[in-house]
Amino acid sequence: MTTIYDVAKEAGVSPKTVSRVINRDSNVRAKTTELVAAAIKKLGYVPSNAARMMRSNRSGIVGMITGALSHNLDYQQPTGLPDLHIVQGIQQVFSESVKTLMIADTGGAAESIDRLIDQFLQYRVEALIYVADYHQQVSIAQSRLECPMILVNCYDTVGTPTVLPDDEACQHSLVSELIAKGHRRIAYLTLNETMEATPLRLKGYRRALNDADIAYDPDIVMSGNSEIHFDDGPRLHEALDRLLSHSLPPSVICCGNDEMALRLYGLLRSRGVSIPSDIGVAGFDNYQRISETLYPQLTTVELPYTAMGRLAATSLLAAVEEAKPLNSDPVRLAGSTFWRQSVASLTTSSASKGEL
Amino acid sequence: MTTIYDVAKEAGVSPKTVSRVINRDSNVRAKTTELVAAAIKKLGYVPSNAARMMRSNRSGIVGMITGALSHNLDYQQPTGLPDLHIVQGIQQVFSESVKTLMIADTGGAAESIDRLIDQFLQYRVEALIYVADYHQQVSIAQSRLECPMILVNCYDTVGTPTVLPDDEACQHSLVSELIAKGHRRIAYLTLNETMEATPLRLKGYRRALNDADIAYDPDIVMSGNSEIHFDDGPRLHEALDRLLSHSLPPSVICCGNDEMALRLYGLLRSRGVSIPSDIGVAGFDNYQRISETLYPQLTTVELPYTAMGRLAATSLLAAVEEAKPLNSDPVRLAGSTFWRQSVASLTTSSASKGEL
DNA sequence: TTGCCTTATGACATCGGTGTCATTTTTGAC
DNA sequence: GTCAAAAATGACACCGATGTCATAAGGCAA
Repeated sequence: MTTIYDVAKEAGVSPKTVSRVINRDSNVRAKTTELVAAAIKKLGYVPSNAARMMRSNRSGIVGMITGALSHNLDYQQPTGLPDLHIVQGIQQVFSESVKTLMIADTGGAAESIDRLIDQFLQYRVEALIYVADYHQQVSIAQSRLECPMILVNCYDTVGTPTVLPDDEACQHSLVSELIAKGHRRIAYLTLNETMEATPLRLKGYRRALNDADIAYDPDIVMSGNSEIHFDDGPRLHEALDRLLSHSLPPSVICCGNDEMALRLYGLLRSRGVSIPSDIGVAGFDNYQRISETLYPQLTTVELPYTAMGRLAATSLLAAVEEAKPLNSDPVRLAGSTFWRQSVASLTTSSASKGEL
Repeated sequence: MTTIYDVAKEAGVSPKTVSRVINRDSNVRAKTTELVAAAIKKLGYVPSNAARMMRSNRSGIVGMITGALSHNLDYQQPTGLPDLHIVQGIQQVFSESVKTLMIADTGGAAESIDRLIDQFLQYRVEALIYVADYHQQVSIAQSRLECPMILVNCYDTVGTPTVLPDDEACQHSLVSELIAKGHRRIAYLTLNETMEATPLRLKGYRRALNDADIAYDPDIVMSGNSEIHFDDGPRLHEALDRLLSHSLPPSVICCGNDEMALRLYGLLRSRGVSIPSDIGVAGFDNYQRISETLYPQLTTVELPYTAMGRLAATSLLAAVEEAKPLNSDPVRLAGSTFWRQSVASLTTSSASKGEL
């Protein structure tokens, strides 16, 4: 492999001058630059990152740890691969940056994280990103970590900077807008209670009701239990029966995710209840294969996974390059609601709107 | 950051001895090893890969270039993200290897490949992998490449080692087995002719017929044209009409992919033709969300993408570590046929079988 | 204890860049 | 043409490991 010395010799200058040309330092005569450039081209010289890194003590590498590459892709997750979207957002930012993103996959094994961090430390990464596959609490040993680290889609108890989806704001925004459309009886079929998102979204739902002085009615809020490994059919069936037979039945039903909405469509159809004229349905996740395929198309909320990735990457790069400290409070990012035909407006004034 | 010198001082030995301990060299007294290990632990020492790499001139890094991380995940590709499966296979092999896999994503822009290779060269990668998103011909400038390189899911004209899906063998195996089940009139709705796979699979189809002394009938072979951006409805509709109205109608129809089979199911149902009693249907890709969801479940072929990734990674590692040269002829990997209820056996003897 | 062989350890140079500082060349005003 | 200031270039050490070779320590027989 040719070195900077070979180039220097070829160009008839000192290695230091070649270094200057490579790094576009000022104070190099145009003629010298040409000479060196020609030599570099002739010899096919590529500088060694290792040598460069040694002297400057800056690796230019940021490490990312995720399980996104080892998901089972064949059976689609109900939430639609959030971490892969986050990784894409991060990737986008780094492709326009001078830093190199080094990806390490856990293979689904949380215990491999330590080993991966160790490997990253050997490469002297300037920063670390950890991307979780769903909104959760994590605990990552960072005793020896001297570099900034950011968590995405998860948080810990020691105040590591983190970027989270704003489940509460999303649900709040959806429900508020439903209220603006004239709905007063808004049922809510939640996700499994064990998920971090469930109480947050419920909070958003209740806050929206509260904002509009609508009393919270626990009778029309229940778990739709969409955890994939269980047979939720009976559960959802029963929940729907209770809602429909209520003395004050809801005019719209919010679902914990789009998959639940999909199943709800089927149940409603089999009961002869039509959407949205008899009852409205709203989903969560904007899982397009469902939301845009259903008839009528599903009104739903999209969590900003790609944007979360972009934000995390951008803040981290700023922290590294401009020594801006990372925000130690969790940063929450709200998503967008996609208004489609599954929800009717009960007021005469506002017709269906596009993206909010 | 602590260095090997700090550790040496702490342990009261020379840096070289510390190096020996780290690298598990022989001829170090047990007591000395303990001493050094304690110092390493106390100081939290992590060796610098850069320095190590400089001296040994071996980076321990293998570079992978792919577009798998930048696909639009929301609209599922008809072929089901082959490159992501390949990447997973590669990833699996590397997670058990001492080499580090460095992933670079093209962001869907082929012109970024050169830049990425350049970056990899700076890291002095010991080998390169290029993963294409569908079976295709590529042309990658490798003028300055001194390290082995392997292509996956693609090939070039200069004989770069490559791992390909064996489309021909897969189709051949499927059709042969159909024949074994008593089918003689086997229609084939191919993919778009512009795809590399189409002529290969057709070859496999014809070879299977030929093996069984069945004449090839062009009347029952036509394009089902499943390219996603076109509205193939009319095309498929018309193709099916021609098949069904043929004087010698087929007893089974092979489709270019599972998505086409899915649409065929709909068309057949609307015509009152039942599967598999009136006519059998076979797909391609084993895109599980389709093949296992349809009723009756779809008999289809799965291309071995994960295995291709594993094979490519394994061969490449062998090439690097044991200086085994890579096979310069394309390596083709056959997949498996999944026999499900969409195809009836016309013979009395053989009942439906499991995986082949 | 001596001498010889094996084992364990250390001194030193080196990998390929770049930071620091010295030196040379150029520029431009007089 | 002279000279000071600015610009361009080079000499040299250094980053943190490890390979090479020399040397010290330990083991064992005589």
